[in-house]
Amino acid sequence: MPRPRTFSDEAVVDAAIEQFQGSSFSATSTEELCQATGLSRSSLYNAFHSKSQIYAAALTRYDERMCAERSGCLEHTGTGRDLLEELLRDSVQRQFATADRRTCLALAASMELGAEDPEIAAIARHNLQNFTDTITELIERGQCDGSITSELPAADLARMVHAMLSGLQVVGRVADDDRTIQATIDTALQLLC
Amino acid sequence: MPRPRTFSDEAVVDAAIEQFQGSSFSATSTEELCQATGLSRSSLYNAFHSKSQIYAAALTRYDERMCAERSGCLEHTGTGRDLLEELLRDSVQRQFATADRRTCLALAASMELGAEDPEIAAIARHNLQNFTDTITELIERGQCDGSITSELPAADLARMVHAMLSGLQVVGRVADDDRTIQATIDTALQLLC
DNA sequence: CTCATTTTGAACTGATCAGTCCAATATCTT
DNA sequence: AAGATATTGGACTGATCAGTTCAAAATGAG
Repeated sequence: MPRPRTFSDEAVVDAAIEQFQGSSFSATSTEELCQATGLSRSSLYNAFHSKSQIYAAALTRYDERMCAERSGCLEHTGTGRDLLEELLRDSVQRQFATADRRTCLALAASMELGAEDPEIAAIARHNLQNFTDTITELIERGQCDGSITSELPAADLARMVHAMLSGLQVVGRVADDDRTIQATIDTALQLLC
Repeated sequence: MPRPRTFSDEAVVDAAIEQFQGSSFSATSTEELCQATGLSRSSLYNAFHSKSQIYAAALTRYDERMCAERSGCLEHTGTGRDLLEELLRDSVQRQFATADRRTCLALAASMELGAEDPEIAAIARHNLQNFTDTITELIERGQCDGSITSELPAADLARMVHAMLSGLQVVGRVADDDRTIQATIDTALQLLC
């Protein structure tokens, strides 16, 4: 019966993800969120109730999208080692493809809000865990096909690889270029094989 | 001849470091900096000229302090492997000893400001590089005494260890406890030896 | 003691902050 | 066509923001 919305919630949240990947939660003003989403203040506050809830919605949707993308990459064919390498390179290239070296939103959220907002921390934790799980599956595959060492449990190796990749994103924020970062991936793969 | 200052610059910057480790640059107000340092607005702005310069001074001093501390830890006796393990455990324990899981200020600075402030990025980069160099020296020592593999160059291994440790600090922001983080250090050490 | 000099506290600035409010608008149902 | 209902834009709120101003206070040198 009522007047329908002129925007799709998903598109708005996607725009918010973009915005929050470009600048931190506290550095982003609600005015900037209005511009990024194309909504007016009242529409934005009608759909979400606060800046915090917009952020939570953005992080939640980011989590869903990334989890889907990662399970998709498990469908690819190839040795475990090669698929793992592809995953690592993609992560670095994605960061260096942006002019402002944007990182995974879950990483940024963990750093900025993880200590003070349990709800945000839970979503971020879920996303990091999913990333680690995906890496675990790739390493397991590599252990089966012989392309990755079986000397240590796949889950343990995966946690290490995930931590390294997360650290590389932080380093990538201030690195001159991606060469030493790519070299670090080389080193990790050599150790794992 | 003039009225002398009633505060020491070093103590003020140390207080600013504490403050910025507790909350981000953009989430910290100048009022909070006055409270943390015990200075009034005019004294603070007389000594430093802006919030950004206070942050730069804090990060610079943090960098100096950490570099000194790290070169100190090279004086210790023990195998390269054991000293490296001590360095890694100390880093994690330092984070988990704080109620709000504070991280290395250089990591926080890289994440929050690395993309937009070249001066901050340069200091942070210097600090991360110094950390990597320290790890390199420990690994070299381990390669000499046989406690760490010589299959790969020490500098390469060090970059990987440093990235992993940085990633563990991010994960530590949202982790339930430090057990899986300690386990990840175990895994890395097993791979390196 | 007194002058020159700097620090200091407190009040103040205009800008921006997150969030509210409401009348005007637009749509679906009947 | 008409009424019920939700959306929308824009003006508005008080709070807080970073930074300035200035007179009063405090000090060492002469």
